[in-house]
Amino acid sequence: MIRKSPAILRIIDELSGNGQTGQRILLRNFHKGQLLIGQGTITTNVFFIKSGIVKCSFAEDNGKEYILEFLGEGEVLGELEAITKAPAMSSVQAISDLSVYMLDKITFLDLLRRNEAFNSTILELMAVRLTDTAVRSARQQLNPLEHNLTQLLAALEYEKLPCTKQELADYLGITLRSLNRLLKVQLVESSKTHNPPQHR
Amino acid sequence: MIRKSPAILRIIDELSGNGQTGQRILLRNFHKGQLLIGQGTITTNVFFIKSGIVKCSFAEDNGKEYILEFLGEGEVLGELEAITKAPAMSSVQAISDLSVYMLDKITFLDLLRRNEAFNSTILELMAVRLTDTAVRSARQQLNPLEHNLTQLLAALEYEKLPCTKQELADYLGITLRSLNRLLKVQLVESSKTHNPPQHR
DNA sequence: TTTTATTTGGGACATTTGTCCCGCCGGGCG
DNA sequence: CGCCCGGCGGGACAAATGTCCCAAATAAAA
Repeated sequence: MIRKSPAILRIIDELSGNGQTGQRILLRNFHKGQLLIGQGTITTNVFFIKSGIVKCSFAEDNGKEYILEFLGEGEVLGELEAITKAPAMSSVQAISDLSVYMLDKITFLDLLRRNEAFNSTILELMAVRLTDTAVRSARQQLNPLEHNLTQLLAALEYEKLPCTKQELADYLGITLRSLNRLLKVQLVESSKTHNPPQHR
Repeated sequence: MIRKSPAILRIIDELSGNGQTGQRILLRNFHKGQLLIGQGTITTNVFFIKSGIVKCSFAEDNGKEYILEFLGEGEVLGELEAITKAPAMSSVQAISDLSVYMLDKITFLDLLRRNEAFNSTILELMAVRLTDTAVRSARQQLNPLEHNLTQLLAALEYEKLPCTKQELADYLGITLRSLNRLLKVQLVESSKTHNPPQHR
């Protein structure tokens, strides 16, 4: 549920300590809550997460928002915008303290063109993202029930994921109210199965 | 709504009539209804649509299916599987008679590595797809109403798109029954606005 | 420590969507 | 010609989800 990509982190780690390219890669910190990319704005940088977690979310005019993904170590931010040269499709916000490598679009595109390993790793990362995004989107439409299962899995990671219930709901594409209902059902179900009902 | 990519078609057109690479690019035809890629199977080829339309769909165990996209001229099929080396994430089926360029994964990956223009065009195509997929997914979750608007737009292209109502519904992630309801509302709304109610 | 927000949990009701089912059409075929 | 089958439209009811609202619990600020 939290996407990661150690392969790229290794490459960037190395590049950053490496001659002239390294000088174009800055290390920056953000603290929880800060916005790295604002939906609809023109971006100038590409980021690689060294540590921490961000949420990547899409807001509609009506105030509602949908969380596309949670990204962790090694993940890239702003590549799409660098490649397509379009304004940012979504917002990216730190949900924990964050340490990132930052470079400008030009440098990123240059690396993409000149560094074969970098190119193929990014390509693979995008392929995986595309697959996951599509599958998630499909599942979300098709499974009215399996949500519950997903919930369980989510619950496991929930402890480690520093997000609010509201954010979880946004990720699942439902309202907070619905999430609460589902969670309650989960509880009842599991107590029926495992522990005989306790009085009190 | 029907994704296209003339830029790649140009490149492939050229490549196919071009020395040794050209020999590895076959021209094939499929007719309406034929399956090019089966979800869950290991693929061996990558396709480029020369003409015609396919639907790219994801099926869940429970029999339901979700249509990820409709692809037309110039679009690529099977790239994700070639890049990630995983089994096919979705099925691809011709919904009109089809003419495609076909090459094996190896050749595709080779082109990706050796041909810079090819590489950057595919990269861009994937970036656009990723953006569109994510945005669509988000919109589908966020807009209970705007479906209607989408419907209108869809209706415009509907004539040209050789698909059934059921397929349209699958694309929208709703049941056929719901689609009918929405369409009816559309009709009533528009007749209220434009034409005063006709008696009999 | 008191006060103020934020987060959380849930009742009551309205709306939307799905499920089941039936009837209508139009084309292919014995 | 009558039959069957796939696509289409829609009624009736059930289930899921959203909206509105309020109250307890926590966290943050004063």
